[in-house]
Amino acid sequence: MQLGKRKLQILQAVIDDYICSGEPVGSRTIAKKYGMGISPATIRNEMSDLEEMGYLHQPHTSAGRIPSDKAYRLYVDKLMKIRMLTAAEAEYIKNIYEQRTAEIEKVIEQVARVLSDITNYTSVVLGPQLNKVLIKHIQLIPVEGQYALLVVVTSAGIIKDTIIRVPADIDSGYLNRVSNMLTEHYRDKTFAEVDLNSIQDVQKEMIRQKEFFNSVVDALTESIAQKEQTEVYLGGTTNIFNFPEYRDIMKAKAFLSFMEQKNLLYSLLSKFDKKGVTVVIGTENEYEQMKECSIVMTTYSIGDKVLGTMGLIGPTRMEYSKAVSVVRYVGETVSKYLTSLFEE
Amino acid sequence: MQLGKRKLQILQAVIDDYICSGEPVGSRTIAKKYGMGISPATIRNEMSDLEEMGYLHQPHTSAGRIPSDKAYRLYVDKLMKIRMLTAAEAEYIKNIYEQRTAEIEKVIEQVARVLSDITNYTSVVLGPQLNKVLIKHIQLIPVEGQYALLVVVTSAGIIKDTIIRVPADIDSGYLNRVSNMLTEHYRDKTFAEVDLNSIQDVQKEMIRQKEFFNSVVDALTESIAQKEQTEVYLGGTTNIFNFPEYRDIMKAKAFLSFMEQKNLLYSLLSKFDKKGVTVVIGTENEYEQMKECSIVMTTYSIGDKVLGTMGLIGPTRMEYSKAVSVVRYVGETVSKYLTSLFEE
DNA sequence: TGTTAGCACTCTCAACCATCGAGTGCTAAT
DNA sequence: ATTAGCACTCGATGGTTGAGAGTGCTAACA
Repeated sequence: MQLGKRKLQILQAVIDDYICSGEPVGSRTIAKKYGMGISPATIRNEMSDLEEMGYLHQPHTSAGRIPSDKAYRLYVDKLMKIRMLTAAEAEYIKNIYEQRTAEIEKVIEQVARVLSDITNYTSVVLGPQLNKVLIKHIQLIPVEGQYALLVVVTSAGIIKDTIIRVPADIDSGYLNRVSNMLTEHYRDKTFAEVDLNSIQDVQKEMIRQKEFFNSVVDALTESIAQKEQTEVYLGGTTNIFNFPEYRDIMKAKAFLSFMEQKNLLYSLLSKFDKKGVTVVIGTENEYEQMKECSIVMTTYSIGDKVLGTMGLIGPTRMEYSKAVSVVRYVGETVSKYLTSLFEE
Repeated sequence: MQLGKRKLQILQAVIDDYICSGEPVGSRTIAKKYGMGISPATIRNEMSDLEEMGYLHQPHTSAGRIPSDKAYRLYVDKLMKIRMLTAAEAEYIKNIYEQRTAEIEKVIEQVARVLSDITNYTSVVLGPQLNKVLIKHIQLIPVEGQYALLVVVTSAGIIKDTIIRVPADIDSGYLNRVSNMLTEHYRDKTFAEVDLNSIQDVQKEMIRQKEFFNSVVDALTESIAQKEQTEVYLGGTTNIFNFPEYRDIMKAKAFLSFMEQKNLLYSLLSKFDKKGVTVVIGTENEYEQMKECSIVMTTYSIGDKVLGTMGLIGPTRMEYSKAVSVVRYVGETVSKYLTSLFEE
């Protein structure tokens, strides 16, 4: 069977209506609201065809139709008209950059908040992934007692700080020399390149305090391992309650529990790192708990280095056109902002 | 009317039963389960008295009784037997300290997780409050381009880092000198003592780069203002779904929305800073949204300086004896651990 | 006088049933 | 090919009913 023009029109009408109402859509409704000069009976025939083709289904015999994931896929790829942002939305998004903070984590936090505020969906943003950035500076700072703070500054302005123990007989001059040496050695390398071999080289020069030096290396490698698991920022998790399909307490619980598991969210989002906006619909998703949700996401970057991922999660009947346009806009402007901050 | 011994026994039985069942308790139940050689009829009479005195109430005429907040108060203050931690619980709590991390935020994060895991309630932990700690070291670290990182190390091992702009003509030697000067000036002072007057003093010595120096001062004072609002760590927010009284979607939503508002949680917890465990029951609470919840909380400290607050939030019929013992134990051991780390 | 058995009464809850309405599929007419 | 008409299905709604849990009251009892 062919997907003729009229079938497409009807399909679009069903999707549009279902997205905003959440109720199964009947032939009469289509005829009345989206009337295109054909009677309900004709629409019924077409809908019956669409059902056979897998684009619609009925929750029970005497109910209207609901779009399938396949229908949403078609909708997102072909039917949907990309919607412009309203002036108010663009204005609201600008807030992110007006604080002019140079701390990338703060920016990301704002992004999560703004995304969920504007769309009323749940937002997820992955913090910058360390393996993509360059080391710019390494510094050991003495702290009260026998501790020192290991600070690594990167091209993305990210700071990883770890506290390490320092032998009593080491003075701050020595710490400075170590810092300079490390900086010289690892400047403009990625964390992935901080391997043990190159560390051996440095180590030769530092036999004097071998034990201490080892602990610095430990802290450095550990800090890499730890940051492999990036921070996950959430926004508007309780927005899910706005959707009638989550009136069911068990569903709401499943959703929120999933959102609490940061590692799942991480692996969910981190797997898509191509530019542009990616939409994952319902069962296309590999996690059982997300089979009734869709994700609209994009990446953000500094220059052309992809740093992380941001996205919106909502029911499959989400307003894709709004979600896509907002996500795209925020992704692009954040990238621009971060690039202007850290790349000159 | 007097609260005789038998009335107390009955009251305790009602509370115990209601805490674990969540269902109104009838006279028969009491007679059977907690049988103290009296008949249901007698118990009914006593319960009627207890109701008159405000300790019990009935949701409707032909239902069992439910303890009032006043009853819980009495229970917590007088009736409750403090329960010992089980070996497994104590073992589980030890996990917090075994990573031997010296980063206080990491410890706090663990505390939130462990508290909610053990008790199945929602845990809230306020991060360390900066106004209680002493400045130990201030350092400006050059970053790629025209930025520097302002790091403040305190007696609690807390690091506040802010990125500030640096004029192009400033070299790292100069940054070091500024750092040393600031450190010398503010060492062992609290953030509250970093007032503008004393900054004027320093400023005199730094006329050379007045503009730059101002931005450092700005960052410092701003970092104080910002950290006034401490981080709030949450654990087990979805545990609330385990309680039948939160089957109602609106209640669950109200609860979770409240938990999303970190500033409310902050003002809720930060107001109690006396040592020992504090229990706030239902309507004793000043926030409308918390009127059906109880909070069990304590403080944690380094030495005798109180740093922050940790607590458990659950329905008023929470297992106070368990909550109190766990919170007390965790609070004490965390304080010990932090003290051993940072105070010598 | 305090305690208890007995009983009538109240109230909730779950099950049941009838009804309503939205929506369909089919058929026959256009 | 389209459409009007109609019988049919199924979920939602609302009212009724009976069971069960629990009470308060009264009268008998130790």
